[in-house]
Amino acid sequence: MPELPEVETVRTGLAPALEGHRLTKVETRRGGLRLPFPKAFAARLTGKRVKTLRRRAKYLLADLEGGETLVIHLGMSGRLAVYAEGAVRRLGQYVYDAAPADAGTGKHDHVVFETDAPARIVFTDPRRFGLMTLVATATLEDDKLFAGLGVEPLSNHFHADYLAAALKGKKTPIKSALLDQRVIAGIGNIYACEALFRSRLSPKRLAGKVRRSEIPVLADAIKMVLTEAIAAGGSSLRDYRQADGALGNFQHHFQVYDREGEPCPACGGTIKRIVQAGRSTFYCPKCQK
DNA sequence: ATTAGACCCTGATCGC
DNA sequence: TGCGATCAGGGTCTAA
Repeated sequence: MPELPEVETVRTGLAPALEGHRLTKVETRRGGLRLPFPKAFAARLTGKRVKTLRRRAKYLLADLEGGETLVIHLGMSGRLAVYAEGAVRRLGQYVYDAAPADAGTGKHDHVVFETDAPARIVFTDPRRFGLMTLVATATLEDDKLFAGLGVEPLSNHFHADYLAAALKGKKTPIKSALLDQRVIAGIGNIYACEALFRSRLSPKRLAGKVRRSEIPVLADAIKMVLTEAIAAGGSSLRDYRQADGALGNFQHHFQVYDREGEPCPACGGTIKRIVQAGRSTFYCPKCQK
């Protein structure tokens, strides 16, 4: 499902059921996802209180009492559904469904958490490109998963000077550079396409050839599109839903993504689909130069 | 050192 | 209706 805005949406939806709450039960099924579950995974989680739920790049991070952090990545098809019972069905600004009897028993339901909110959280991932693991909180940024990540695009560390330095000399297309998590952490295929469209930059331009004067425009477009998408609750392709079952609606604001053959909203040209580094790129050849 | 491509896996959709 | 090809919001490993 997820790029930065979708993961951020999941984070805010999950927080009321997790932050400050204790994991009373953890169940895993079918061995592992992209990586095997770590040793004694359920035992190391059970009974622990979640201090905070954070996001880094496309990872969710639940810092636990006792010095470990639960790391969750949703891959392409991962979802986290929250169910709450009785009076706590309303948690914070969210209203959750009660858990149906079969919640968490589906074919692709891989991990089920119970918390003392009380709530049940079900991790579902048909393609199993997601991952769930535990790392020491204190050294998390040194972990293999995080050591190479670039800056958070919505932080103050992301600005034109950073982007200019990160793109300098790169011979890969700018579209591919935006997808590179070592350059900027959290952008995926949708928002790379949308940010380039807003910047009127061709996805085929080599990253190192983007002019210095164009870089602030691109940096702003990235910040804007991500911020707007978060405000909209992310994008709902297929049946992706927020933790409380609501649908994000940023997909209605796509200007080029998944719109091959449709007219460009800016110039009336025809939106084209090409493949770069094995991923679809959507853009307007007439106005993105 | 960089960059392109294969690969991981399942499900939905499209053309025949 | 069935079947194969293609595509999907991601990341990692290998080989040029």
